[in-house]
Amino acid sequence: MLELAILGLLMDRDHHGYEVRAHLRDRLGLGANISFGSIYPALARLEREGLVEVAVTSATKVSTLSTGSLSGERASLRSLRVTPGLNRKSRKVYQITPRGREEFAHLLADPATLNDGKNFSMRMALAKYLAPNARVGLLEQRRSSLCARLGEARQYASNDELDTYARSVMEHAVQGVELDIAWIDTLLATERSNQINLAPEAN
Amino acid sequence: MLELAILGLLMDRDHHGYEVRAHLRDRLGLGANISFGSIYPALARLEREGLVEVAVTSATKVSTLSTGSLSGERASLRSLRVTPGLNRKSRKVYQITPRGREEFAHLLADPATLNDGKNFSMRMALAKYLAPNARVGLLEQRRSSLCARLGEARQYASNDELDTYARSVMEHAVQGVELDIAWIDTLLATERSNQINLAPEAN
DNA sequence: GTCATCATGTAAGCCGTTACATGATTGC
DNA sequence: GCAATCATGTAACGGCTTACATGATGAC
Repeated sequence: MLELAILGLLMDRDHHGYEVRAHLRDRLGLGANISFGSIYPALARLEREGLVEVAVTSATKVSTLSTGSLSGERASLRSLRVTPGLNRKSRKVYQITPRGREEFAHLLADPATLNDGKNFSMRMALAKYLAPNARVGLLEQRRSSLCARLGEARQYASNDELDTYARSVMEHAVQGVELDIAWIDTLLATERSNQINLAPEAN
Repeated sequence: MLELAILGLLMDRDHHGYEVRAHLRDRLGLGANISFGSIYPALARLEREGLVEVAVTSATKVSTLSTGSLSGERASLRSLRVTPGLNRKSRKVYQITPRGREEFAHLLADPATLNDGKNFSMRMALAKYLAPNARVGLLEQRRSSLCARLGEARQYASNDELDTYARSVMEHAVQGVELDIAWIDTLLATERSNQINLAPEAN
């Protein structure tokens, strides 16, 4: 899962490890910070598998050209969150390889093991890389598993042996699932209206 | 966390391991089934620590009395979910010890490491064992951490580099946190109205 | 020159899972 | 008797965390 998320970030542009953490948090659904103790080994694995590689950054190139085009260096740093010129040399900037792009596409579309909410949120945050029909498939699968979950949750909530607090917890769980389903439904509606716009009547 | 949940179940009545799993799912907030590979070792640990012990069940007692009071045996089995007389002998029924009750009270009230939603839900499902002020404290602590989380989530959702899908994920996360806060607020309101009822004006 | 922050990495441990192995009880 | 379920356990592994160790860079 971490690997998929990292590949997803690298689809957009190159990142170094320290930066990956912040983006996993605020661009993909992952709530809290993933620790570096997970991120660096994951990057090392991905590199060993040939899915990512250490990029020769334009910043590095420029610095070897001594006082060469300063505007070029600025441009390469503009996309980084940190202030220009900060810690350039000690960074290892990773870029995704063609094989990495293939593997990413495969992993993202793979319907296996996408059970929990965290995993789904992360996939959805990367959904722009999915074909429209794969996106609808992902949403429908999620919807059906949420509906099953809703049935269970309602059953648990209706257990009359529960005290006030336990019942409230169960009822809140039901509400949470209902909110999730409503969200999925708005996303599905958007997908379908887009499909209609792209493929108007064929008669 | 598992230990706390199991102790919480045993506060109510004795359970055997196989049965614990279903109750963790449908009486406490734990969504999916916890595997037996976690439950049995946890019970063994609790027994080693003297917090639970294997109960001499009334069913066992009665069966040694050969054809003794059948109504007594029925009564002891009535509380079990399974049909009467099923697999009685191969069960190991656990009961909580006095030290286990102490430890449970201590763990449940302990404000340390109650960060995530799962943990909080489980504690809340056991809140009937908390003193009213401890309950309010737990709720307020949860509320404040959710408010912090809400601020972060809103910030992430307002990042204008996000595409449609990623933004939708972030906005849905905000809605989820808002729902959680609303829930906490209803619980807090209930707690306060109860306190007023129990301690009306002191003049 | 020193401190905060940025940056990378390793090792140990936690807490859960899956897979495996075994056996009792009961319905048919 | 045989299959389904109930019931208990162990072993290996997974994925993440915390704690630790190290060093570069830039602000002051």
